[in-house]
Amino acid sequence: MNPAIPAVYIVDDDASVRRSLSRLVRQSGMDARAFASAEEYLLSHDKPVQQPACLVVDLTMPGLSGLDLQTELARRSNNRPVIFISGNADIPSTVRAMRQGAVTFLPKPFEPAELPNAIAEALEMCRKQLASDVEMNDIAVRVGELTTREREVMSWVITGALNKQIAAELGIVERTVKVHRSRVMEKMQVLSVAELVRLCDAVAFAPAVRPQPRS
Amino acid sequence: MNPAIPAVYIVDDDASVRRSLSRLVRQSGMDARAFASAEEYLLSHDKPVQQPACLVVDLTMPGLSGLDLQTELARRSNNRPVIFISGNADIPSTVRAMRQGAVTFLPKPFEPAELPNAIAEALEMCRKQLASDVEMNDIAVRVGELTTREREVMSWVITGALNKQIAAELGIVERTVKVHRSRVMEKMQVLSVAELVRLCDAVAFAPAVRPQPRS
DNA sequence: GCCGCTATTGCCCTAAGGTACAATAGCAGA
DNA sequence: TCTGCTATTGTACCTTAGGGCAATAGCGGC
Repeated sequence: MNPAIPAVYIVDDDASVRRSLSRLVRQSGMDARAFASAEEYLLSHDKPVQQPACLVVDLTMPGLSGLDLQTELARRSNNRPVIFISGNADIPSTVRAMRQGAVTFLPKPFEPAELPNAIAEALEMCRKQLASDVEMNDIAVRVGELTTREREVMSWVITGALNKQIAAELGIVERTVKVHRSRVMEKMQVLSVAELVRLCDAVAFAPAVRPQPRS
Repeated sequence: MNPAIPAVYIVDDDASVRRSLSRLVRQSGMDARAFASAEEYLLSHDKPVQQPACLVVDLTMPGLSGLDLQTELARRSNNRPVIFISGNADIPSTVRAMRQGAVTFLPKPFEPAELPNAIAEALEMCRKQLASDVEMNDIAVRVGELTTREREVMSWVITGALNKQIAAELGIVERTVKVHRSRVMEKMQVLSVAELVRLCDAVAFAPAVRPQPRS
C-alpha cells in the first residue's frame, strides 16, 4: 500500500455495492478496500495509520451499524472522516451521524459525482488532520522527555512568571530555576518563551500540579 | 426584555405552530418571540444582541427558506444556534443544515421533550459563544488602540524576536523598539510576553506586514 | 504659529535572563 | 559499590529587558 496514495475504506454488507463503489474509487486513482461489516473493518484497523484515508459506510448493516462504527472509531481516537450512504435513512440518523462529525450523508441513489466530491473533501480533511496529528505528537514527545521538575517549571514559565517567582513557588533558589528552564527550552527545541507558549497551548499542556493564581 | 432571561426566536409561517411553540418555550421560563418569515426575523434582528438566544426555524417557508435564513445569519456573522424543525424534510436538506452548524434537526412530529432539550443545548452553546465573543472583542479593542508602529513591533515580539532583531528589521534603534514595546504591553494590558502571545493568538492577530522568517 | 500625537534617539541605571564552571546529594539499577 | 539520572546550589560574567529623563522632528488641526 503506497502511503502517498489515499485509501478509501468501504464498509457495506451488500457485495454488489462494495464492488461498484470499489470500482468507482479505483477509477479515481485511489486505493479501495472493502469490508462486509463494521466488525471486519475494526478488526483490521485497530491502530491509526499514517495515510490519508476515509470511510464510506452504509448506515444499516447487520451487527454494528454505521453509526455504531462511527462511535467506536471516535472512542478509539481513530478519527478518519466518515461518509455515510444509505438507501433508507431517516432524519434522526442523519442528524446523529452529522453531529458525530460525518463529512456528509448521501441517500441512495445519489448523483454519480457526489461520492467522489465527498471523498475528495474527506481526504482533504484527513490530510489536514494527519498533519496536525504529527505536529501534536511531535510536541507531546518533547514534553515526555522533560523530567517532572522541568514540567513543573515550564508550567510556570508559560504563565509569564519570573524566575524569582517560580523559585518562591517551588521553594528553591533562582539559580536552580534557571537550570531547569534552560533544559526545558533545550528539550522543547524552542528559542523563546513565545514559541514555548504556542507549543504548550497547541497540545493543551496542563501540569499535574496546576499553578495557582496569586490570591 | 430581561437580558438575563434567554430568548428563543421562533420562525415559522404556520401561525398555529408559532403559538404552540411559543407557549412551550414560555412554560420553560424563557422569552419567546415569533416571526412569520425569515425576512421578518432578519428585519428585526439586524445586529447581534448580548443575550443568550437561539432560533427554532421551520425548514420550508414561503420566501427565504430556513436554510437561506441560516446562510444569511452566517454571512452577517450573527451566529446564533439554529434548531430546525420540519414536517417534510429530506436528507440533503438535513445534511446541509447540519454542515452549516445547526444544533439539530427535528422532524415533525417530535417527542415533547426533544425541543426543550435541543433549546437547552443551543442556549448553552450560545452562552459560551457570547462569553468568547466578549473576550475576543475586548482584545480587538485593545489592538485597535495601538498605533501602526506598535502593531508592527508587537507582531515581532510575539514571534519571540529580540529587541535588537526587531530594531534591525524596522531599521530603527533598539531604544525606540523598547519604547514601542513598552506601550504595547501597557495598551494590551499584559505583564508578560506569554500573555501577549495568548491574546494575539486568540484573536488570530496578523500584522499588515507579516514578519518574514529569516532566509 | 501653537498644540497634540507619533516616532525617533541618546545616556544611564536596575533587574532579569542565560551561561560557564564547579560541586553536593538522593536514588535506582547494574 | 559504582554509575547514571535528577535535583540542587554557588560564583562570576555577559546579554536583554525595561524604565527615567531629555530632546528632536514630522504632521494634521485649531
